[in-house]
Amino acid sequence: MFQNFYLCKTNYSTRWLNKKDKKRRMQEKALELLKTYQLRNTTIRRQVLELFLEAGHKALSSNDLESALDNPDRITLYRTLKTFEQKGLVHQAIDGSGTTKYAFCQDHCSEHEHHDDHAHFHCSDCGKTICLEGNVQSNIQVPDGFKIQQKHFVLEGTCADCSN
Amino acid sequence: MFQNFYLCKTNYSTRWLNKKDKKRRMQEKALELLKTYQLRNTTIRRQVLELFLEAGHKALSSNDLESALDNPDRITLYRTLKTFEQKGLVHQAIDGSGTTKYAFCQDHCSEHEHHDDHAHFHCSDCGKTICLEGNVQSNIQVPDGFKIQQKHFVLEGTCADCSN
DNA sequence: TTTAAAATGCAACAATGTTGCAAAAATAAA
DNA sequence: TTTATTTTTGCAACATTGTTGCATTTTAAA
Repeated sequence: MFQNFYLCKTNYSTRWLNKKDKKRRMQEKALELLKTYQLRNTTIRRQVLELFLEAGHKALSSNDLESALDNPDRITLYRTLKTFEQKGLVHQAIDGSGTTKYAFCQDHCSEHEHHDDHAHFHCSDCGKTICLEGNVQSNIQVPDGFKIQQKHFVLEGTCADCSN
Repeated sequence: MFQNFYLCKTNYSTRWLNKKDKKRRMQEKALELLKTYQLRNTTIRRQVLELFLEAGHKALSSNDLESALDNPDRITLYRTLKTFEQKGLVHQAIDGSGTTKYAFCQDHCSEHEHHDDHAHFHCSDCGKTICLEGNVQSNIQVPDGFKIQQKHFVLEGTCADCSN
């Protein structure tokens, strides 16, 4: 009984430490990124960037960020996202949901070489969108004179959480 | 001089007849489709369907239809589009533009077998979206438990009109 | 510390889309 | 044809998402 309690406590404590550690690493990385991308270090930028780093492959909408933060200015949020996108910190995740979502540009996107031909999964149940890895080939022909700049591949269905 | 005038007139006349003919065929087809899909024959449905038939591979937004028609009710338009989509007359053309667009389901979509794995081209200049033919292959992996229902492939760039 | 540039917060607005409900229209039945 | 039933329409009201202009504040550099 005591043993159990003790184990449990240790467990929590460890998890809590890991979480705190992770948080600090995210904060450091966020600061580093802002400097690298020559963006001024402001509260909202740091917070938004941390949320993207935590989210990993998950794409976030302006609304997602708004709920995660403590009463941020909606307009500033939109502008922050646009700025991040222009600088190449995040990319739009097209998912057909009607609302714009962004995800952090992972390793395969270097500062100078951008892979914007992303594949995204969109859950039609909960609305979640995540970035996928892999390649897409196609024999799609576009009419004469058309120029392709970017390709998006959207897989729609239900995620693991919603499938059960 | 007279000759020219005469030729010109004939030309116009022929074009006008062809156009009128085409229009009539569209109207007939629209009526036929409404019957086939067991939809009540109303003015706005006929008009919208004709516009989709005329548009061919081009995807239309609610706003496009609103400008093409003579002061239609905006809400009815939205509902018409939803109904058409549910019945399988049109499909959403995902293009990342933020506004929902629909295109008529062409021959490769039969009533009972729907190919929703569409490829669409979106012009980032004029905003035009068209349906493309062809196949897409991918080695994209989704995490365990995820179920795919539909695939969308979006090519973004500039169309012939905007490239010059 | 002072200064110049950049970012924020607010108001006001625009576009897109949805819901509830009474009136009108379309089909089916008598 | 007329009546009855079911759908569809049109309107008001509202929700969400996103943008622009401008005064104020903050950041970073001199």
